[in-house]
Amino acid sequence: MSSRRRRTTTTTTRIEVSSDRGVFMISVAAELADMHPQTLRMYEQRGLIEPKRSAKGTRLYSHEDVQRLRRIQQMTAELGLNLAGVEKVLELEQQLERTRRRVVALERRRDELEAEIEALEGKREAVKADIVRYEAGTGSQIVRVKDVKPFEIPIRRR
Amino acid sequence: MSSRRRRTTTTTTRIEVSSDRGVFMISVAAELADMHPQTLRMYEQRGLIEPKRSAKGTRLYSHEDVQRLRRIQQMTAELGLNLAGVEKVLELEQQLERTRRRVVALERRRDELEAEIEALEGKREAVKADIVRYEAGTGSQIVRVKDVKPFEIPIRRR
DNA sequence: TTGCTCCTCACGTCACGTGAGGTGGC
DNA sequence: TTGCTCCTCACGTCACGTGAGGTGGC
Repeated sequence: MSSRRRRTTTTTTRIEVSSDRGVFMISVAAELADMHPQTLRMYEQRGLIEPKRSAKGTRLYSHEDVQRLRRIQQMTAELGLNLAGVEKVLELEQQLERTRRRVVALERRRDELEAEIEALEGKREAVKADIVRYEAGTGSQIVRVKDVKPFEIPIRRR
Repeated sequence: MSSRRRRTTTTTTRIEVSSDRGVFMISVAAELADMHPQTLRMYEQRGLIEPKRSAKGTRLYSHEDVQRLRRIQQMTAELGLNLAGVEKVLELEQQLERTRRRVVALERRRDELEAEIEALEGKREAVKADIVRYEAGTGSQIVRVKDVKPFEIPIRRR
């Protein structure tokens, strides 16, 4: 591996582009997704993909579109689904994704609540400790209100 | 609508059968699922369904099997999926079902925890009330441990 | 014997992908 | 002019469903 640069060396560059901005004409998008351009037109007719259009009517595919096309290509070519199956699967995957997000949110909420409970119990312990210490220090008795009959002098039971 | 019974009147009866017990021979299962018997054999070969077998090798389909067949029939006939799609969809639906169950369980847990917190906060209020009442009842003073210097008040650690 | 089961093989149909053919604007 | 775009139409292929054909046991 020589590090010498030759004039024929290809270089890669990056350009920041919003993922839903139409940037690839059909021949490029087709190549990126490893599909026939005509297939892309067919998919559009079937409602599987909706590229933007230029002012002149030329289809313009975004990065998102290409990713979706690749996903479809994977399902049809590798798994052998037909287009009805692709539609259904894409729909189910979206539902599953939403449901999973809900699980994550609920798990987070559970953790929060458990932490809150721990904190609250900590405070209760602290209050108890206060009372016990006070009792020890003075020899007097501490009782809970609910254990005391009206007008009676407080006496500790437990 | 006459309520008179005639000899040709058909009646319905019910028999309790475990849902995974093989009870229908192929012709019956096919009729129940609105499919050709040969189609059921094909599905079995494709791994979409696995009926039990009698000692003599005759396929025996359970109620569960028939339900699954109907589900498949719906996907292929109504939605137009091919069998690869059916497999994938059944798999995804199972995942989705599991994830939804998890959501339900987590929601229940969240409700429990929220109730627990409410109860704990109630108790704290009660304890506070105890102290105030006691103080009010005896005229003595209540202090918090953190406000007391070390060695001033000993005893009890927890 | 009839009507079911089992199996394999073959054919018709339909969806899908792709190619051809003709148009038009950079 | 070349090479792209747009479109519609048509054909080849393949998966799927179903029918036929032959077997065997209640």
